[in-house]
Amino acid sequence: MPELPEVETIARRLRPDLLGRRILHLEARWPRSLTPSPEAVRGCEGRAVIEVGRRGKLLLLGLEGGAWLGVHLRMSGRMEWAAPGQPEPRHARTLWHLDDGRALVMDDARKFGRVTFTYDMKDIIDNLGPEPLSADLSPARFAVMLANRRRALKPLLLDQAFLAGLGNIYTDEALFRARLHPLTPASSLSPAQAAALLGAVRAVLAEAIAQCGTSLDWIYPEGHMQDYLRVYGRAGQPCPACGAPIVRGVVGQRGTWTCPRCQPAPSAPG
DNA sequence: TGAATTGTTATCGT
DNA sequence: AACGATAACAATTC
Repeated sequence: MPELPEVETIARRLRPDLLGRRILHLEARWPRSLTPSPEAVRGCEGRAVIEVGRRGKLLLLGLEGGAWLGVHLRMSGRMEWAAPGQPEPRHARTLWHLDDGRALVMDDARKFGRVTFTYDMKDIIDNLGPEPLSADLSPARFAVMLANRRRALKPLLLDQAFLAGLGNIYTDEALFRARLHPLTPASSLSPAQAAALLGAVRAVLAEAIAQCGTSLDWIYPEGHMQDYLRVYGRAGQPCPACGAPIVRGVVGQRGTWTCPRCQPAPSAPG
């Protein structure tokens, strides 16, 4: 559920509380989530947090001594706090007990979340594509990336090795804003269309970050972007651009929302 | 009750 | 190698 804007919001909220705090003890209640092993992740014990960041959908905690914790929340993970005398989060899987008496908690109902400890950040982010909001990713470079791929745009944008951070919600929203059908072959885009798609990706991510993310259910309750989504989850409602009813389909086994008038299907499939 | 859902990885087939 | 399809992971909601 958490995509780039939600993880960015989480990182920003955690940063002031976490910077300078020392991890005294790791409590592993679902050891399977700890990689490369629960024993290895205990390497975070005794270290202070000196950096709180994000790469794609990964939350990154920089620790003393050149070590890193990477937290991937996957479907249902949340970052919470536990304090003495307070009710604990309901699905606490990993707890970092800190030197201020509180514990940072990864709460994860579905147990898909993953925590990685490493001294080499490449272990965490090596398979990730470029950061969509980074100036390193120029429209020209993005156009070349697309020109070399035959895949449909939607599964390609969802591929974290191609571009880091988009999930189902913001992929559909970006394609709508760029007026492109999800099944459009990537290599069929003109350089101008590629630049427009990158612009749409950036616009929707920037707006979502400004709104502190999208809150569709209990998993992530603190955002407002759900009030500004134009197609995702809006089957039957009028397209904000042309008024035609939004349609729900399936692309790459994922629920996919489009405006049939603004995003006409590509003529030659594949 | 069972299907859908959500992100990622592994695995098989083309 | 690129790509699609499918299962697995686990729980909750509808």
